[in-house]
Amino acid sequence: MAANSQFSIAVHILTMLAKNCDERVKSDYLAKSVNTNPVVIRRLLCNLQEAKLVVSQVGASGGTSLAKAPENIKLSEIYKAVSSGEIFSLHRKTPNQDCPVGKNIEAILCRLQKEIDKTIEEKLAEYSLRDIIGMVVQSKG
Amino acid sequence: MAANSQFSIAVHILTMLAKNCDERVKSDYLAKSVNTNPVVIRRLLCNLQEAKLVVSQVGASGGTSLAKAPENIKLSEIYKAVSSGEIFSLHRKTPNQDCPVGKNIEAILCRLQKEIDKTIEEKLAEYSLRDIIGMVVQSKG
DNA sequence: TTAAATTGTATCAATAAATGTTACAGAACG
DNA sequence: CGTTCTGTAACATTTATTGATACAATTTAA
Repeated sequence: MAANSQFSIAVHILTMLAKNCDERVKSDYLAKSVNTNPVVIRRLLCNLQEAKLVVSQVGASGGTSLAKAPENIKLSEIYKAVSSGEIFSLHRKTPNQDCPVGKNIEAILCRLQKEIDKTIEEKLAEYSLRDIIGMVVQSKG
Repeated sequence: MAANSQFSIAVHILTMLAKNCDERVKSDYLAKSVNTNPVVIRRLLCNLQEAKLVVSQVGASGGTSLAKAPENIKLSEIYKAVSSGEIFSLHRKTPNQDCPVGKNIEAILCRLQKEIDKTIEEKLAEYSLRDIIGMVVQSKG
């Protein structure tokens, strides 16, 4: 497949919104910064809306803004909003159930995967959107 | 794309080898347990050989065995052997460099990605192949 | 010394997931 | 009431992984 860049794009556009906290930002504008199609942005914004990270308004002069202050949006929330929790995939085809390893390995890997996912979330909870804004600004100077 | 299951398959076949420490195991046999094509297994074994986790021998009565005792193979080594270090993908197309966020976000995400990757490796270093064998055996009983 | 068995590897087809594109209904603003 | 947006459906495109076939090179063993 084409590689999944939803987390990257989500952080990107949420940072844009965070820098424009007082206005509604349009998907066209975000798409130009990300360098992609507006529909791709709108699709992602729908996910982020479900996760209650943004609020969109339809109609003329509509657009999207953050649902919370940047310091209250942790990267872990963004991660949870857009990721499937599959750091690695399990077997594509069910392994041989007549083999002791084949029979049990999937459940073991599944548990391991959840542990890893939790570890990632904990790591990402260390950063907020505010921190990202700080990094963007610092790089500029 | 089809989802990447190399880590899962690698853990699977290394566990098989670990349970058969004293013999050379053939790719055909491993493929039957994993339920895939032997070439897929051989490709993966080549990676694991480069990482010095297994040793293969060509020719009649050839096959593959572990290069180290199961307790000395950490899951983090397996992960490093087969993964690209890309937990999430960066932007597919370069973002707009005239936008402050677009200009800086890639570097920020890249650093973040490396941090996460390190976190995953630390987590996976907590388990060895011996631990996995233990889990397989326990599930059986 | 030859036949059989196996890995290593190249090549290409098949699969599948994500992204990109077009189109348009529906809502809100002015 | 026309214009501007979002939401979403439908489908094409892209691209990484997996699967399959083929065969050279190597090793064993009869």
